Order: sequence, then structure tokens, then C-alpha cells
Amino acid sequence: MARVKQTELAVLCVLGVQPMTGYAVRAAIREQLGFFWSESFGQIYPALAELERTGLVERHEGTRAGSSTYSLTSDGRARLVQLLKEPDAPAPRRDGLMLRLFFGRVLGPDACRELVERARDSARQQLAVYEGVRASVEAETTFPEHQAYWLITISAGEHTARAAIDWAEETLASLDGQRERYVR
Amino acid sequence: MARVKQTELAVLCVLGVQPMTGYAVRAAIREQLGFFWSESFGQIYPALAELERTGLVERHEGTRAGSSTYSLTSDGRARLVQLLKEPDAPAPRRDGLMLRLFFGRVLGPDACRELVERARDSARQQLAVYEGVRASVEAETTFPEHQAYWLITISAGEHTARAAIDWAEETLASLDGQRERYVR
DNA sequence: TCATTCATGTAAGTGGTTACATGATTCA
DNA sequence: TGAATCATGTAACCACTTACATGAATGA
Repeated sequence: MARVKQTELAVLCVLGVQPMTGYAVRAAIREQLGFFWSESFGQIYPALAELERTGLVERHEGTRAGSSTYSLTSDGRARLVQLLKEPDAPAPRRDGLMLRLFFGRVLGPDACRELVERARDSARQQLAVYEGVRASVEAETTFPEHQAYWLITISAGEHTARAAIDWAEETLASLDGQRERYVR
Repeated sequence: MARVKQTELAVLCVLGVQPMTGYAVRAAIREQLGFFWSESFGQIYPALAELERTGLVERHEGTRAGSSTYSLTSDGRARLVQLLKEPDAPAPRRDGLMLRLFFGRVLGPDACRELVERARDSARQQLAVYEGVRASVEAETTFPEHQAYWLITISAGEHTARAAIDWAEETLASLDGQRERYVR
């Protein structure tokens, strides 16, 4: 059904904060939503054209030659609220690490160990990043009305990362047990 | 680059356990990998044709008229091991709940509360499902060499679900604080 | 006998990325 | 002056789902 709806929603969200160019929309998504969202130019520009066609955004002369800033119309803001209220589409399930571990017998405990160690290390790195971002968001006072919501998403990242670390450590212990049984 | 590589890997994985029809491949993926993987017929049949063309699987007469069972060739098994060793492709990031909460200011604390409650409830349900599956896998003795690996993936699901529940409960408390500040 | 399950496949459409082409502006 | 960044867009391709068409076998 609904075409480019995910992209449409993300674009409306960032334009809801302030008017900007397509280029800036992508930068905002990368920098602010990078932990849980991504969009490419190949999605953003067609989406902006479609949003303009349906009257949800307005196009204004940009500061540069050939550039345009887009801003939400009141229809656009209504649509944004409507889309935000809709339940989100279920994400396609494709977890390569789990697939590899489910068939772990094929690779054996040592190779699985490596996979899990890599997962643990990247989760640790992620956690450190989240903690850094938390500190800078807590220090930030430019958008106090958004702060609490931003912290909620950071907290989700921290919980997820910590869960991954805990699971990895447990799993490494269990793989050691596995290994002993085969070695002896 | 590599086309249908994800599907190719999943199909090789399940055919690595035992030869079966395309229909049965899909059933196996649904029933056994359902928590972290999905494939549709529209992927599976072309993938099987391609795998046969490249000599990674062999096609045999099935028990029924017009049906075929596929089995791994030795090339196919080598390819399976090779693909399992490769690091998994990063999943596309698109978390609708996080997007909604990041822009939570637009909907306000009450609507966000509902979103988080729904997330908590579905995580609780998930956790119950995982615990049920764990019990039946622990009771199962048909594939003892796979059991430990299956439990690892179930454990990952449990950790993820528990993290989601913890985060949701924390977040609900924080949203209450948010609400009070605006009401008073 | 007839609904259900098993079984194979294709076509249309969705949603997405990457690479490319193009050019203006900024700033060291 | 020339590298980096800002800016817009398209074309080709990839991965995937849904719906459809077809029919054999099973079993209540």
C-alpha cells in the first residue's frame, strides 16, 4: 500500500523542527537519527517532490543558486501527527549473527566464540558512544523541550547494548563448556 | 555486489540439516528461524534455481508428482561454511518506535506513554514465548549436538526482551515526571 | 467429496541503495 | 586556485513481499 510512507514520515519529522534543504534533511537524519534511522538521497529527493505535489510541504528559494528550502504546510503538520500516531511497520527480521549461531554446529565452538566476541566488542563500543551522547545531550540547553525525549531514545540504545554485552558474556561461558566437552 | 546472498545463505543452512523441497525450506525457516529470519516463496524458488545452476545444490525427484527435493553438493557445503564465516551484512536501521519518541514532543507525553506501554506489553509476550520455547528445546533430545546453539539464540531473545521491558518501565516513569511538570 | 495441505512458480509492485552527472559556494 | 562541502537529481540495480495461477495428494 502506502508508498514511501516511512521516508515520508522521517522527512516530515525533521522538517517539523525547522525548514531546510533536501541536503540538510539527509544531514539531520544522519547526525541526529543515525542510531536508528537512515535515508539516502535517492529516497529523499523523490519524497520531497511527492510531498510538494500533494501540498504537504512548500518549496522556497534557497540561499544558494538552484537550491530550495522546504517547510511544512499546515496540511503537512496534520499529516505528520497522523503518521506518528499510526503503529510502526514491523521491521523485516534478518539477524545474521543469530542465523550463524543457530547453525553453530557447522562452524564449531571456536568460530562461534569469535563471532560472539566481535558482537560483544561492538556492543561495548556502542555503549560508550551512547554514554558520550548522553553526556552531551544532558549538557545541551538549546532545545529543553526535546531533551527528555532524546534521552529516552539514548536510554533504549544503552539498554540494548548492555543486554547484548550480558548475553555475549553468558554465551562465551556456555561455549567454553561446549568446547571442554568435545576436547576431553 | 553479491545478489540474493542472504537468502542463499539461509537456504544452504537449512538444506545442510537435511534435503528437502522448496516448500519445506520455507516451513523450516518459519518454524525454526522465525524469531530472527524470514523468507518468502518469491525469494526461495529463484534462489534454489540459481543454486542448482551454480552446482551448489542438486535436484532430485520428489515423492510427489512434480515435486523436487534439493540436497547440498560438496561445493554447496563448502560455500555454506564460507558464507557462515563472513561477517553479516549490517541490517538497515529503521526503528519506528524510536523515531516517534525522538520527536515525542509533537505527540506529547500521553501518546508516547501509550506507544511505550504497547512496546512493553509486546516485549513481555515475546519473553513468555521465548521461555516456552526454551522449555521445549531443553526437553528435546532429538538433536543434542544442536541444542546448545539453539539455546544461545533463545537466550539472546530473552535478553533483548528483558532489556525492552526494563527500558519501557524506566521510560514510563520518566514520562510521568514529564507530565507532572506540564500539568502543574 | 471436498477442504486442507503440499508444492511450484511468476508478475507486479515496494522500498531501498549506490553510483553517477552536474554544478555552485566556501575557505584555506 | 583548488579542495572540500553544499546541493540536486536520475538511472540502474538489489532485495523483498504479495498476490496470483496452477494443480496434486491427503484425509476427514
